Amino acid sequence: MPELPEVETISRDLDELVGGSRINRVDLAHPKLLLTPLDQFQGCLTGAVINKISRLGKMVHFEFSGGRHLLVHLKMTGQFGLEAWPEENEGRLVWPQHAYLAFLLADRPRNREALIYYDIRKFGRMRLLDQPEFDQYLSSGLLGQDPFGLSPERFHTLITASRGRLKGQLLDQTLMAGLGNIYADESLFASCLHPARPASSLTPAESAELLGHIKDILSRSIAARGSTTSNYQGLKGGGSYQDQHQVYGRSGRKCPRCGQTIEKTTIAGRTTSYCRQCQRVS
DNA sequence: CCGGTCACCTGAGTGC
DNA sequence: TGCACTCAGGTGACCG
Repeated sequence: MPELPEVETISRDLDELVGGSRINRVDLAHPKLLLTPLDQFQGCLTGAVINKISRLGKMVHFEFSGGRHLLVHLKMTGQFGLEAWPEENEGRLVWPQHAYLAFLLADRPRNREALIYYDIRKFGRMRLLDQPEFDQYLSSGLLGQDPFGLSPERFHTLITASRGRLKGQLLDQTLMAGLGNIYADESLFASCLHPARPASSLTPAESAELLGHIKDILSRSIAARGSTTSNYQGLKGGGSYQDQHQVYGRSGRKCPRCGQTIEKTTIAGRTTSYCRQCQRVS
């Protein structure tokens, strides 16, 4: 579930809690989690210092000493926790349920403290890159621009360049990185734009208003520490932005703007909630 | 270049 | 109580 505000919250909490820590040991319980060979992963990170943790699109970005970069995509159910290193039984780690990776942290106030990655559905993936690989990834165009760094003019150029529907374009991470289903629906509702409208039909004024709402909604959600849904839980508990959702997860209820019943349909392959009255096609 | 569908996984919720 | 079923959202692969 984590989209931009949730990943931003997680990254900020992680940076505050474990930034500057040295990793003494790395253990893994789920090989598919890594897109980097395990021996290379352990070799590079054992003894490394976590210099900084930040957000890159929907990914958590760890910067380590030695110019290593770890990109973690939480997908639906990935989570981090700061907990005791797993118990050992006859030389084998006894992993907590859904725990798949552990970094043992050095020089912590509490002994044997670990940063643990959990993932109920095991969709999450992480990849370790060296500096040239990281630079190459940034310039590859695979990762779209961050909404907060986007000008209205640039956004208009990007969003009108393809023939897809608005909703699909907002979810395209190579165009702009960070929006998921929740904030795409919320942004389109705030802008009174129909999710199935051809993206190429937006006027510059409509693009500017949409980008403004995107930034505003993301900012307010970050301030609320994100939206708590069935799966997402931050390191310090869930956020509260779900209380401010206008259409997402509210199908069958009344539109807060006009009173019409909010509809649920599928657009660009995704569940979409919108108000037929407020969000016109043209 | 598109959209549609499925696969990846598991837990929660629903209806019988 | 249990069982079958659907749903959830992020993304990549595949097909038409």
